[in-house]
Amino acid sequence: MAERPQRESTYLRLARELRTAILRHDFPDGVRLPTEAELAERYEVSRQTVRRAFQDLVAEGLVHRVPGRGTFAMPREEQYLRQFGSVDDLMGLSIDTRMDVVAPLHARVDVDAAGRLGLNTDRVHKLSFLRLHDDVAFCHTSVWLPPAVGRLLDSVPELTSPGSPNAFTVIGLLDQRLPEPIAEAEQSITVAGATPEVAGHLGCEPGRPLLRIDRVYQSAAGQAVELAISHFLPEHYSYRVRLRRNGA
Amino acid sequence: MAERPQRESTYLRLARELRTAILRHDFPDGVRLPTEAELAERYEVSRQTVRRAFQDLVAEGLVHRVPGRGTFAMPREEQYLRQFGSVDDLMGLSIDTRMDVVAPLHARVDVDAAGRLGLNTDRVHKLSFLRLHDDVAFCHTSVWLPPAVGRLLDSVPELTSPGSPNAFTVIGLLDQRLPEPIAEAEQSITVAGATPEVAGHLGCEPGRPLLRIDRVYQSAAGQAVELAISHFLPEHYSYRVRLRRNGA
DNA sequence: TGCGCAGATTTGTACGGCCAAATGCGCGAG
DNA sequence: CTCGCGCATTTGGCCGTACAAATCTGCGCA
Repeated sequence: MAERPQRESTYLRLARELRTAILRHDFPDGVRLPTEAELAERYEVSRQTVRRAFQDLVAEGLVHRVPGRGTFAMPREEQYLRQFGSVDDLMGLSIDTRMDVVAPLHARVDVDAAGRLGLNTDRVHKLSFLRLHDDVAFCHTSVWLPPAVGRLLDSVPELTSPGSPNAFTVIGLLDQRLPEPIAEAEQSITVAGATPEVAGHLGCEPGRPLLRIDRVYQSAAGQAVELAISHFLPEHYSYRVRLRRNGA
Repeated sequence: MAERPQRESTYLRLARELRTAILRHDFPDGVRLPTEAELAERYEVSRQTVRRAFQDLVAEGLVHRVPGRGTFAMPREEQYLRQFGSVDDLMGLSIDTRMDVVAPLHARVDVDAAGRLGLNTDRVHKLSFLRLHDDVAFCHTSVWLPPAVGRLLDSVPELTSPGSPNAFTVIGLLDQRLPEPIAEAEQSITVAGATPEVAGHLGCEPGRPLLRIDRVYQSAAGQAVELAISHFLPEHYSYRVRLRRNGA
């Protein structure tokens, strides 16, 4: 039933290795990355394969290429773009935040969340946590999972009891444990008043307007695997993205 | 001084023609686009060139490819993604909106706007308009331009007097008239209270929380050419994006 | 010294070919 | 009639080559 991931193609592997090197900050500002020819020889692949990998990294906004000069990592502060999981992942990477579980993983009945996940039951698993920066809470997130997905996280002690470190994200854990990788997310951004629960955790009055980001993550098969609703204090966070021109 | 665009590469031309055909809705839901082989023969190019064009369209979220089956246009409601100018352009395409100029193009002194445009003067050109759906205003937008850019729009009667049709967008006009095309935009989304001016146009109380989207458009040379600040009534609009997975 | 041109380096575009993987269809066996 | 195998179609991946365009370096000449 659960298909293992078949062999990763060469250019995806190359892109992955370069990506981690860049995120590890192996190539500081003015430093040129290895040239296409160098990488082709080192990895024993054709130059076209190297180019294909770089195409992805350019599309992700991680590198910047100049004809005649070379390839350069984008400066740290310009990397917040087009990345999958920008709210969850990039914030953890670029800003010093902590994540505290305030409502551990538990089963419950929630017709609305179940509907948005496309389930035919009304039972879901739920989990809430806070993000803090300098010990100030600025984001409250609740996550709903289909029961089958929630059970994959039962064995993670940090999610089933309050107070956890920041070493991982829910979506990162799911990506490892699901039979299929997570392929897409649909996101909507709007304004919403703080519910009493959220207000209590963020330390603001109920009804206080917050930036609300909803996300539904989907597997490659189109199955919804996670619904996440985050509320941000707008003084402490704004959603930023860089858009690039495609064609004419 | 003003360089004309040199020859457009083959794959960009192919991508552009396919893009307009898709946006013209030439390929309804289940209809397959021409295959790589067909396009290669029809345009007398190699199959790799066709593939390169499709890569861009996939990255833009306009098409969807399935091994063994073919290439299909994304359904209309899924096309709101990754597109440059999603706020301005896509809204006009997908929803039936009207645009009314409420403050025609005029010169003024604005240190803050000039600073965000990276100018060394404090003089800018400004313009404001409303977006309406079923005669209900739901978005107020103010646009600031460097003086040299603003002068390019002096000759557009619809922008220099109140009450205009919806046939174009500011960014579309600039793209035609600037010596260089617009290459990038940086966008930030947050929550802001309605100023008295905005509240008056949107018919709400001042201080009412709104969804605020700021955009700075930049030319290929890195010059900022437009600053746009939009305020939306959150009941009538939410910002939606679809994020796709790049690599692992 | 200072200027400019020739060549080397590096990325961009385009071609051709080859095989793999996924899908859909039809035909034949049972 | 139904199931399943095999073939045709279509996209995915990879290679090798060739030339163009942009940038940088260094040499030679005035």
